[in-house]
Amino acid sequence: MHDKYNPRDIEAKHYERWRDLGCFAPAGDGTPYCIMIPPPNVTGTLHMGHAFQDTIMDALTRYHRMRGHNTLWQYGTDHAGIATQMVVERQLNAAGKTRHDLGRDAFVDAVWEWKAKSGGAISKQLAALGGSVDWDTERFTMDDALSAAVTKVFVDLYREGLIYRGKRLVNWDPVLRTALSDLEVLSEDENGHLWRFAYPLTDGSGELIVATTRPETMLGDTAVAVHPDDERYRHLIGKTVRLPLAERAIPIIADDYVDPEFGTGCVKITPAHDFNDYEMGQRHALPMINILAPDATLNDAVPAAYRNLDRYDARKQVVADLDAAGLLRGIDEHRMTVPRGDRSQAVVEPYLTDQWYVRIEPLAKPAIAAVENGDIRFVPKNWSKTYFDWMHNIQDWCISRQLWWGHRIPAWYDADGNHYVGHDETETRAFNGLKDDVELTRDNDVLDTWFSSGLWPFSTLGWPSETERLATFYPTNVLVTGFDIIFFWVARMIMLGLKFTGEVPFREVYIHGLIRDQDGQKMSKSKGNVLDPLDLIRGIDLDSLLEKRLTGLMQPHLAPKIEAATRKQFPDGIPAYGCDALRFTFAQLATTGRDIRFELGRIEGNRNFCNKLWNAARYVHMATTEPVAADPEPGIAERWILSRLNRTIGDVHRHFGQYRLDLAAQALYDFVWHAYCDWYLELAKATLTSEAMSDGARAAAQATLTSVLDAALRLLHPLMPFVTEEIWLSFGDRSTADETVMRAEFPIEDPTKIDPAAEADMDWLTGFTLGVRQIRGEMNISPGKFVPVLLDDAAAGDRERVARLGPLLTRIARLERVEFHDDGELPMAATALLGEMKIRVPLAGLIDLAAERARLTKQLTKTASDLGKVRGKLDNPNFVANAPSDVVERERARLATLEQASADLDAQIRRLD
RNA sequence: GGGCGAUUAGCUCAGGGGUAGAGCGCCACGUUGACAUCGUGGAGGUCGGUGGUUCGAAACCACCAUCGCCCACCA
Repeated sequence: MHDKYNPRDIEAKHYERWRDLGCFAPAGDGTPYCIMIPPPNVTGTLHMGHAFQDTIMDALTRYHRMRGHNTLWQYGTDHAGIATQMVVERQLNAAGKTRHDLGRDAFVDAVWEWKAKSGGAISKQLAALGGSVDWDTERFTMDDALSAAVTKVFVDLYREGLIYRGKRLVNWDPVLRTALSDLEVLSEDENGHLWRFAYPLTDGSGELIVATTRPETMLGDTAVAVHPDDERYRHLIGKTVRLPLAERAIPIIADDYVDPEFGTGCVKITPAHDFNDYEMGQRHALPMINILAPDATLNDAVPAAYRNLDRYDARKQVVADLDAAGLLRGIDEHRMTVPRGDRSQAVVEPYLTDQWYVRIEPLAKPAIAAVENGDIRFVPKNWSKTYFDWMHNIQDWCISRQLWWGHRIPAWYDADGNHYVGHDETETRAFNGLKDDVELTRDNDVLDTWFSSGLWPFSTLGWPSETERLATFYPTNVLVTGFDIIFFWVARMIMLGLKFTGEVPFREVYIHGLIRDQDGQKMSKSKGNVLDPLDLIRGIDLDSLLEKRLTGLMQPHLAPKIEAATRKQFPDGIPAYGCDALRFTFAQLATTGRDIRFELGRIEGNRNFCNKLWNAARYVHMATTEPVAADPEPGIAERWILSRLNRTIGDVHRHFGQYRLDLAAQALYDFVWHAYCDWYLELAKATLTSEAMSDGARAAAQATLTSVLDAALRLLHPLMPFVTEEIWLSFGDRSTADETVMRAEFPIEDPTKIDPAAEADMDWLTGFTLGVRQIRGEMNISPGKFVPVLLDDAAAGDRERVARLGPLLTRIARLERVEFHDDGELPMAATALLGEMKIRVPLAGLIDLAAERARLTKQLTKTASDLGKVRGKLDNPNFVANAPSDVVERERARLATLEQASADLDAQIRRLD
């Protein structure tokens, strides 16, 4: 082994080998364990959020695989309808073309080509992350089999009356020219205006003043509404006003929806372009006048002067014309929520079109029940509240999209516009009794991407065929995802899973936080704060990093700022931290229900942790090259480290079971660094090199060094697959081709190895050592120098331990000799307390009296403070009467200890005078 | 307008009714036969505020403040 841990040297080779060995495929007859990957967009790349999520899934997968479970991490990608279509359209636009120039078939071919070209990027990234997905069963949402599942679900739902076609107001994206579901619309507060216009009464008796944020829609008004109890307007209800510009008469109606306090108390009603007005229009049977074309220009339903104007140009024109007509009565600044499409960022229009909908309530009910009754458990559980809130208010789901890339809706129309649904045209004709001479044309629309992702947990396993994979792995165990797609995806999988398989798609939903930058900002290209997981793994020089961050900016004027910030944070680029350090960092940060600030200090510390493990292994190699042939006689150190190991094993299992990878990582870090390396390795050195030790003790130390390291490697493997494999293979006779730590058994806690006696001995030994070290540190005694100690007030137990643990103690504490002081004059010495015993390091002539006094005084101050608190408690009769007796006993014992320590410290300080 | 979460060391975060923790950073010392990507010692916090419950609150409850997120039809 090289003397430095270098992740670049070791990571690539193991992944290929694992793949060749078939380690990623399900195997064995153990309990099935299955995780479905949330399918990334097929033409995308993995960002930090993916890397984080994949680390969690891979750790869980490797953990269960090592426990002997028949484990499948199902991989695949999503066709990502709008997102992918937009990417390819942008490429066409850059070449001066549009998708309409190509036509539908050629465009879809172009998307497939793009998929073929770029679709492998994610696989490579996932491999670099060590993701142990089953590559052999990779799926894509537009695979033939998955598409067939989509069609079947659509047809079945339709024939059951759960899918219908209807003309309704939908969210219309005028840039993408497609309908969107409610979820794809994001509302943001923006500055706007509130205009007031006068609508004259047709009988000439006056006017009504309406307030609106969207003047252009007045051309589609079909009523003015007031509150039925509004004294100002009650007498006008039923009369009509003349709609200016359009020059139509429209009624004044009364509706509770109107808030008399807002604006003027008069609302113009445009049923075809506002969701509230739409409902009011239905209540009052108002006409609906659609005034927009699909691109949000005004159509022929408006007077000629406004036709073909963009909605915002029309707005200006309407305001100007009303002003010219003397009907503009005021403009106020107004803060309002503006709906925008989540992909295009275009302002979305409520728009009257024919679309396909899923009748959702019959599906939602069992999906709510499944979480209520515990068939599905959210982790952390408070997310179930978010789920319930949405599910209880859920609206019918608009599933048709006016796109070309996606699953085409299996519906056909005859010449009269009647629609027929079926698996294909032939089946549709047969099912509906349509003769061959009836001409059918297929629906042009495709399905919402989430319709097919909603089937992912079972369509990937072969459904609707009753495959063995489906029987084995469905329902899956856990879904690992972010809260941002609980509605988009999690809820739909639950609804569709229950509907079509009769079972929940997964038992648990583990919701993790969002990865943000070190300042808590969302990572985004425009902020210039994006970190690429691969750059953290392999490193990147400053110039390359700058190039990545600065090219292709949507807002080039931000470039100087981004460049300055990047140069400041990464003056030398980013070093290669390695995959294992990155993964361990993700694990450490994987606390539940909280966003994560990604900190480079952490990953550097964890790279150092890998190095620590690496060097510990190097020592173990060195220390075991010449095996001592003797029956092992484990000493205190051996019993102690095994005790600590088995406690750690128990902790790790518990933490994995509760998805607390942060605690698992912490427990392992602490064990490896602060137990195994800091103490056991040093004690083992003492055992192996001390003349006083038997061959049996040496043999036990060698065996324990190896076995504990071996266990630690297996425990760490799910979090740090590469370095653990590299080290693991370097031990023993693991030259055979199919050895891998991936298939080694995950350690199981052995309660018989928990050894309180050894732990107590080690507490004494470490306490002794720390006392001596503190004196060294404070007295500036070289760490390497062996010092004599004089023990005062040693109890029988102390004497026994000195005798028994002496060889370890003198080495670990670097003691020249240990003597007991029974009576007579004490030399000048620095003192540490261990229980009642005083450990004195004689410092004849060398002692810095002031320093020693300061040191002891500090301890005394602390002791006195603690003593005060303990006395306060015990002097409180209520405490003694009400607190549990073991607590009272503990406090009494502590009181005694502190009093003793206080007296001893006081005496020591006085001795210095 | 509803709902959720956060507030603990300089920074990033664990913890949890009875001695306040980690990593990084900081200070001092140090080439102890794995590791300077290291070792040893040290400094640093009345756990956001107020009130309540309790023998005991940093932890539980209520309210408040600040920050963040989600949902919602006020023109």
